[in-house]
Amino acid sequence: MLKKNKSKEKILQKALELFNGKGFTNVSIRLIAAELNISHSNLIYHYKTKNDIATALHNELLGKAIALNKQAVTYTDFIEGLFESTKKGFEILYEYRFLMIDLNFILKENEALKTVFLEVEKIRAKMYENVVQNAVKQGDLRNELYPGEYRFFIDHIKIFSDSWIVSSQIYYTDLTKKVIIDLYADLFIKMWFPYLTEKGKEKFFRIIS
Amino acid sequence: MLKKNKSKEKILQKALELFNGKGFTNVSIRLIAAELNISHSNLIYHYKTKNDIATALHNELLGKAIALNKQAVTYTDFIEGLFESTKKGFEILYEYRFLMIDLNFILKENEALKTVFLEVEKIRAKMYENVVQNAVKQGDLRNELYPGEYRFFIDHIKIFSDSWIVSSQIYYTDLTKKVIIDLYADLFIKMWFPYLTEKGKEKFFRIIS
DNA sequence: ATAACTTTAGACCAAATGTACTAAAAAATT
DNA sequence: AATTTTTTAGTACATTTGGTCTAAAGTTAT
Repeated sequence: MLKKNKSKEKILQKALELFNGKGFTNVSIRLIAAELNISHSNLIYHYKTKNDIATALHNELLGKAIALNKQAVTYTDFIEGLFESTKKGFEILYEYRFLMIDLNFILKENEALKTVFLEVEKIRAKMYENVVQNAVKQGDLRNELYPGEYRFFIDHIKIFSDSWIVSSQIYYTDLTKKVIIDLYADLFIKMWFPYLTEKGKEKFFRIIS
Repeated sequence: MLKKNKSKEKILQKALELFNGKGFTNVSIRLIAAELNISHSNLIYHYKTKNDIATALHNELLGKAIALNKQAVTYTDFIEGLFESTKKGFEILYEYRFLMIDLNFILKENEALKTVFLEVEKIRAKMYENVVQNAVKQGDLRNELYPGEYRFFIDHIKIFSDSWIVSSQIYYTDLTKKVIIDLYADLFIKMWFPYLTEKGKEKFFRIIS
């Protein structure tokens, strides 16, 4: 018999693997148990429902995202920080991609997780606002050309952040993890380009090449 | 007993209503039949599987989208055309929103529909390429600032087009159809702004106000 | 009106799933 | 060593779902 924590960890690990591979809706408690060679009633003992597993995995993701954020503050240069933290953030998200792929479905029947998710979104938006403000001050991003321009831009990038994984699942089923992340991180960064100042654009081209 | 075509139409109509309201995965053949007060075996007689219904509804959507496209060609002014056709396009898509909300899931188990979908995507990309080229020629969009800039921009707007409905489902469950469409059509149009020339921006502000 | 067809309902089956209950095995505590 | 708590497997049940088969009812064509 495994120790309590080891069991729970193993369950989460296998569930994550199956959710990512087969989609959240196509994985039953019984399947996860079978893959672990334990009885399904045993699994239920640890996690009452599939939603509890999803919530636990979301907490894992959250922990990693927060850790990354703390680290990201240390970047002094905006453009450099954008490149680095985008890629790392995308990697973490991809590890838990089932959450984004089946986001709608999961949130619909998991009110608690939905509340957390919306809270995180607010924080994320605030964070982007700060990044933009600082970049404008530092002269890497230009000023707004009409009121609220950056508010709309942040909406754009939030939508992109929420959906690039789904997009990759539809259009690039056969590509490897690394290629997909590089592709979409690159695409994400290029959303910022038209808002850069001349100085910002110079830096941008220097890093690209 | 209803005439053949009437029956099929009624089934599609009710299925669309249920798919949009409860999500594709949460609606069974039996539920659709029950809501229509017919036996499920009768429904199966008309449509063998749920996927067949999804395919039929996708065909409906496709028909309407093609009709809109033909109409859209008549706009002489780029900015005006952008505003008009975006809104109309978004309205059509919203009518069949379950297709976008559960896109991943549906395409995963409907190979035929996936093929069609990817074909349509290619056409859509070509269409956007033409729109951009013409707008550049007419002096409403600026030239590329680096090679492939508009290719990436088209990727951006494709991702947005595929995912704004999912986004609306998560963030704005309580808003009405009209408000949601206005909100996201506006957001979509604002993605184009930074690529406009001075002349284009002037037109943009004139229409906005 | 009769025959051929289309459409419909009902009964039945098998598989999958969530859930509850019980008892045994293992681990921890005293 | 004995007791208590935690973990585990097994069984059984109800529900949902997709699917098949059959026979009846309705429609159309001859």
